[in-house]
Amino acid sequence: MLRPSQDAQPASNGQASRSDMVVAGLQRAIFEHKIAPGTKLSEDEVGEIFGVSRTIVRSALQALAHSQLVTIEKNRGAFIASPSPREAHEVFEARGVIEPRVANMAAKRMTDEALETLRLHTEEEHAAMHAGDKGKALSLSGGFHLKIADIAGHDVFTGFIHSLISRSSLIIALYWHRADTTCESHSHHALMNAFERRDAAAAEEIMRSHIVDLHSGLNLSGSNNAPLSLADALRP
Amino acid sequence: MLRPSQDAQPASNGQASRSDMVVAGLQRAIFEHKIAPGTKLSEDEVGEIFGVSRTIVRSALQALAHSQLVTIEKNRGAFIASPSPREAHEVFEARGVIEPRVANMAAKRMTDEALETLRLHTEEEHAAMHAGDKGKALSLSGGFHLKIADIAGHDVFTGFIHSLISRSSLIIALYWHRADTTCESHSHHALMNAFERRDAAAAEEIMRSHIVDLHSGLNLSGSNNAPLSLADALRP
DNA sequence: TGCACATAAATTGTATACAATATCTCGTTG
DNA sequence: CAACGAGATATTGTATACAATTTATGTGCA
Repeated sequence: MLRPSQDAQPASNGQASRSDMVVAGLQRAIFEHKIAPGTKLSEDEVGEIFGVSRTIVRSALQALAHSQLVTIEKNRGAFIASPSPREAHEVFEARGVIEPRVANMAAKRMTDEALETLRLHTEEEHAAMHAGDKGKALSLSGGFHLKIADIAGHDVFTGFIHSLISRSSLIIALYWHRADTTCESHSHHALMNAFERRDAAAAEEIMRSHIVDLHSGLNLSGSNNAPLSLADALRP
Repeated sequence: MLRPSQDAQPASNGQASRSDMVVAGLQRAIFEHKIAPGTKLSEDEVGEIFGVSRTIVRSALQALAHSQLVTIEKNRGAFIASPSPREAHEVFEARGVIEPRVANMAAKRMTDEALETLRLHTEEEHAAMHAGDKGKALSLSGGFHLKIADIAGHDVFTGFIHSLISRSSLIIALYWHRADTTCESHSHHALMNAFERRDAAAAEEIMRSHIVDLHSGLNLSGSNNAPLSLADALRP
């Protein structure tokens, strides 16, 4: 757990700094549910794992805090964030507003090349699910949404979606309460269909219902705000 | 220019760190157009102004970079960001999608207390404009939108709006090309009217047209991407 | 003069040392 | 035996020193 990822995505500038590597590594662990919400991220520990000094780790943790993936408590340290049910609700509500519109844009700008990329992605997703690698499947599922945003080419919305999907990963780890993930695959295929036909309106509507569906797969009933710090409290 | 602000807004935790002070100070300067896009922010210089070490400044600059207010170029330093015309367009497009919906929410949750806060805010705005303090007026105008987001109580959207309005400040500094700012005041008054009546649909529609109006007040024609680095180039 | 290159100065990137704070340990006390 | 508190330990906050890189300066040559 917590191995540095080889394919750390470089910064937008193309010049990946050392802290970006740490950010990417931690993100990957979070996306694949290798690391649970509430987990403490000791600066020394993380630094040793990635072979960097605390300066770098600190920078990485601050970056992750800004994208709401970790929480930093003054003089206490950094923890993997554990979104409240309310926050979870808001994140999916926001996704429901933004992503359908972006799907619409993507359909309008869709190229054969982009379509092929998406198709390969869905196959990889399918393979991971069949192989039983649930973490990877989940991570790839989020990646599908990200790729769509990239195709839409709207950097501002894409940035928001990146943030929302990252947070979704934590939310799903905490609140997902549905056995089958086949609907996921089904929705993505339906989206592909709309994209192939360049049917923007259909893509928008499918995305909307897809996200409503995901939202409904969460169990946000209990005041699960406490359980996290509780789980954290009874660990040692 | 670049004085530390007394009322540095604390972090969401309530525990404001030293770097938050620097962030707040720089933000204020940016919001009030005291500091131009493209300006270099030397770590030593900023550190001396705020009386903190480079460690703190560095943290602040990274935070500002994450919210797109400054750009960090590796081994070259930090600069006040200068959004491209395309980015400017996208920011206002995003505002046009998100803010009307949030205005709707705010209208539904509006309390008499919140309404009074907004009213006082518009008066302050009015006063600043009459006093000729254009920077402060502009800053307050953005603050009005932020207050509405806060009232709506949707933290995720509020976060996005914070980011968008911050960036709008830079965009306006670069591309605003309209003499009268009276429309601003007029739109805000119309919004207040809708809020007083708790008319969510009206608030949403007024906000939408208000943002379209702001968007249309920008001159994004030229490929003004270069002019900034150009202006920067001929400064020293 | 204008250009190319080497050297010097300034600035950022990183690691480390020290200070401040929180957490843990363990003996005392009611 | 539980609750409390003092001291020890560990962890984070900050400043500073050094390394790496960029930028400025100046010298020689065509």
